[in-house]
Amino acid sequence: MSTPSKDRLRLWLRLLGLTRHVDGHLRDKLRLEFKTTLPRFDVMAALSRHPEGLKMSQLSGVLRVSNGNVTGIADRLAEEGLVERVPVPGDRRAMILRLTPAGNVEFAQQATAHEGWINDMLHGISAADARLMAAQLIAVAQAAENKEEINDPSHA
Amino acid sequence: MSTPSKDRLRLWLRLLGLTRHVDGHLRDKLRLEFKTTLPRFDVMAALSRHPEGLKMSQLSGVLRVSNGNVTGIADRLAEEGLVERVPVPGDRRAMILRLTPAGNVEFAQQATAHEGWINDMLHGISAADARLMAAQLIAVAQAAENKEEINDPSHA
DNA sequence: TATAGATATTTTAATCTTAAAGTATCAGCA
DNA sequence: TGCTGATACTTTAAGATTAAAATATCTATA
Repeated sequence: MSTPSKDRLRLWLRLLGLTRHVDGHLRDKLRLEFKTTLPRFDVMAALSRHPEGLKMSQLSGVLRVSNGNVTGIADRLAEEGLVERVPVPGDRRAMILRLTPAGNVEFAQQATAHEGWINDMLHGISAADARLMAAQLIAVAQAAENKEEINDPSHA
Repeated sequence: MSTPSKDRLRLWLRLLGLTRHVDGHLRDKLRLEFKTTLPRFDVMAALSRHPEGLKMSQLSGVLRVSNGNVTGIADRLAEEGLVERVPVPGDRRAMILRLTPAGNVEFAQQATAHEGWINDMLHGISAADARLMAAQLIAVAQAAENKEEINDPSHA
């Protein structure tokens, strides 16, 4: 049987299946080839896009994870000398987290490999199709977010 | 700049973004409306598709998670009387996990709500588009898996 | 039968994750 | 100055997750 609701459920299950598959593969690769994890990679990627560093709260904001979560990951990366906490002049509550030179070197290697793994896994999709699907997904995501605003006007 | 590799990377980031968004929403809903979690829901969903129950190892196989992972979730569900462990006649090592009658009732409600949440979130996609995108994603997933077999023939 | 290797599950140690509570600091105002 | 509420971060408790080690049982075979 096929109803619109079931069709959307099946789409979601496909989406989830593919994402988990790729995600799992990336985690394996990061562990085996760089002895690191996806959350650590995500933190370093965010810092890499902001060479001047990010406050802990900004970091948890862009990564969309909790504050406490970032604390632990930052602790472990700092222990290995890949990131460092810098005091914020004028606000003794805040700390800026930024990549160390060693962290920059390490992340550059990881990012290159990361792009390559994804290119390999998604090689069955042409560049044109990839752009098309990405555009479709943007539309889907926007529809989903609009729907939420209707249900929860607090975001306004 | 746009290279095939970057196009695929961007597609992956979109895919991941949408999936995390929907996934997070589902987790929130399960927690707020049913005081449960997605991993618990996943276990119950798998058992629901197999009314006679599944051995622990079969369950971790179906869900593609580790054995130890299922042990903990099953423990907590069993504590609440939603699932039960049944000995396997003729093999004292193995245990079958199955939904209790209470678990069946509870899951039926969760599954209905779950389908509704997804239908709401993906309402911006027509049923026809949903079927089309699902078909596209199957092709993508197959391409990704074929790629892996080439790199790792052990799966043959 | 004894045992060696395979199989099914649980346990353990580490990381990730969140919500909620706790600590320190800041900013505005009486 | 001293208070109050907000802000920035860390800590805590609980669950999820994995790989690897530990247990228990089974199976085949010498």
